Amino acid sequence: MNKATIYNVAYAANVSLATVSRTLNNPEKVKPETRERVMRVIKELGYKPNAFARGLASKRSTNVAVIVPDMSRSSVAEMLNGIAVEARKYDYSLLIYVLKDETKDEAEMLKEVVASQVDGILYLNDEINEEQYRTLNVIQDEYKVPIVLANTLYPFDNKLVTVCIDYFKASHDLTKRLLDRGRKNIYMLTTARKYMVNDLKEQGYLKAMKEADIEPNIIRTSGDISINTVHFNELFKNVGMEIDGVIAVRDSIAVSFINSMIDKGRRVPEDIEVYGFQNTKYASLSRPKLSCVDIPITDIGAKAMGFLKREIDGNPVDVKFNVLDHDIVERGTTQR
Amino acid sequence: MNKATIYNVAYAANVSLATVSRTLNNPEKVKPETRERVMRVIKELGYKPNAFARGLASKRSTNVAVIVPDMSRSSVAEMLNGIAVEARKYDYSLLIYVLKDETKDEAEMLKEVVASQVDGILYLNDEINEEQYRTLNVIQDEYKVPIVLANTLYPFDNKLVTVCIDYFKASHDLTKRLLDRGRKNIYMLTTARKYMVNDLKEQGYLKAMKEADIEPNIIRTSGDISINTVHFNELFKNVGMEIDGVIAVRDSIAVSFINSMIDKGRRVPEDIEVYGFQNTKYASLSRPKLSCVDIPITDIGAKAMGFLKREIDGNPVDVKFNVLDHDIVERGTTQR
DNA sequence: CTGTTAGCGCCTTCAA
DNA sequence: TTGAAGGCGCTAACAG
Repeated sequence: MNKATIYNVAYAANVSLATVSRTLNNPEKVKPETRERVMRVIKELGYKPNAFARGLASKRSTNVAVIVPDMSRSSVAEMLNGIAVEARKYDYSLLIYVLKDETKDEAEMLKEVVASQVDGILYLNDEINEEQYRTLNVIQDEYKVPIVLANTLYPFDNKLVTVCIDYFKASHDLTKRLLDRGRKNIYMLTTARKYMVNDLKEQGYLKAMKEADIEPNIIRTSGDISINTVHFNELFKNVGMEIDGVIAVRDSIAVSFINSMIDKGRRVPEDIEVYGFQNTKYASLSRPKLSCVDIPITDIGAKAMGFLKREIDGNPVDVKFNVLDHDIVERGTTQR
Repeated sequence: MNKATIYNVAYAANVSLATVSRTLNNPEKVKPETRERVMRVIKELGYKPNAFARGLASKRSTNVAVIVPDMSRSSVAEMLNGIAVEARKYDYSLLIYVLKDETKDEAEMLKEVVASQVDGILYLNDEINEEQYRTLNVIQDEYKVPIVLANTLYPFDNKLVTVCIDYFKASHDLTKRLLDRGRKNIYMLTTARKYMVNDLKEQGYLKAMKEADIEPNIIRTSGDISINTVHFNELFKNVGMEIDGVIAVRDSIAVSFINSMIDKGRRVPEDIEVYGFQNTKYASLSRPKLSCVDIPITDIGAKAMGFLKREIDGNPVDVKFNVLDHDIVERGTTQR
């Protein structure tokens, strides 16, 4: 049983409970000999401080909340790996909240998160809109709990610490590469729901197309393979012969599109060049292998957690807006 | 600020703090009028009970720990979606512990998990061995915290509630299907590290091969695409012409293998038939589409969480060992 | 049905 | 360097 309390330790070590508490939280304030004796007893009794009591007394939990849109998104999973590794360095635990199918309104949910006494919040939801952003700001100010955005952003303001890449530039660059290789009928495949992050990808695409004075084409579809495959087949039944370049906002959408085209007898990359976004396993497992933007997603997670830790420690990061570098990897779905 | 405490509410509603506590935890014990008045004040003040204080006083946290091997495994992510949905029904929060790259020994880690005052533990680590299983048992008995295994199992004992499918049978069936279609050189591709779950898949395969009196071949490789692709290319440089059937313990390994074979000019499914395990997105996105065992992974997660909740409520499930049904989906990598 | 009163286990001044 | 004592905010008997 974990019945060992601080009193048991104190008694067994022949000190007061205050000394036990100190050896755990402020070891430098305890005489080395006493400290060692206490530590030995702690080991012997297998004593672990009760997190509730500690939290209640100290107002700190060493828990951070991680708010995610959907676990099964590859980007989310990879980010969580990065977050977990970094969190462990600080002995922080992760409390996960999945927004998918969430019914309550988000402000209410965030208040509950705060009531659960987390020291900080990592917000990974890329579907952030203005209202949500404002809510996050209110929560941060009102409850004094730091919030960090990871792989998402609100581009019109920068009060919240943010870690992301330059989605606009990435998309703009991809489009320019296709244009430079003479592609004319370049489509962007994006999600039906408008995300902030995907909006930026759209804008990068639109700008490049405008600069080249070519008519843009944006197709909104589902992230679900069974849905978007049907959609692609239907959409490109007629115009299929014209399309010669594609930028998809997610790897999985790109791969789904490629499969659909190949099934219709089009050649990739000869007839159609395709770029994806993220560099997930889908990109390596597709045939041809997918060319795409390589987003340092694990790093984004780790960095976000690192920043959050600093904010929690009252050691705020100076630059709120942190843009990490990305690469573009050319593989089999594009021509060099 | 979340300065609103139970005292503030009590004062504003002109009742004692006990009544406030009751309207929140045992509403039926409060007169409807009083209850409504208190509830109104709670709303007005935006009062949320402090989780620490509540936990300290009640010994319950409504937190469960979820121990996972690696976030980026598709099965883990999908299971977490199921777990999250179910957990929300009970207003439970999820504390995630990622084992990947974990340095501490697991017993120590589990004790910390328990010290963090979780009400129960969901163990999703399929790499469970006898020692770990014993540790889990000790933890469950010693600290009286229920533990449920999801998509993993320890087949030699059944003291822990377990939710899984019949991996042995699934693998045995796959092998028999290949044998029935006249395949002779059937290989099993499994992970380099021995997992309990994958062991069962191996055994199902071995049994079917033995029944057919054909020499089995087990190849152990990495789950990492960049590693196993090289491995496949090397391995089947010579024997490639003989192999005519494959069962892979994970979809991603199957897809990686298929790509490798196709690159070498072999035809799938004509020359080689391939089965995977899980039915992830990889299976639908590969070309040909992957035939595989369809594991109801989200259900496994939800069911495991449901069972855990029952155990926590002192309403133990009668059958410890719960085997869910699975399907086998035949798609493009096998012949009907 | 409601109020009073002990704690829950720990941290943190304040004294010594 | 150490000990004593007062909470942290809430729940759960026990009275009334």
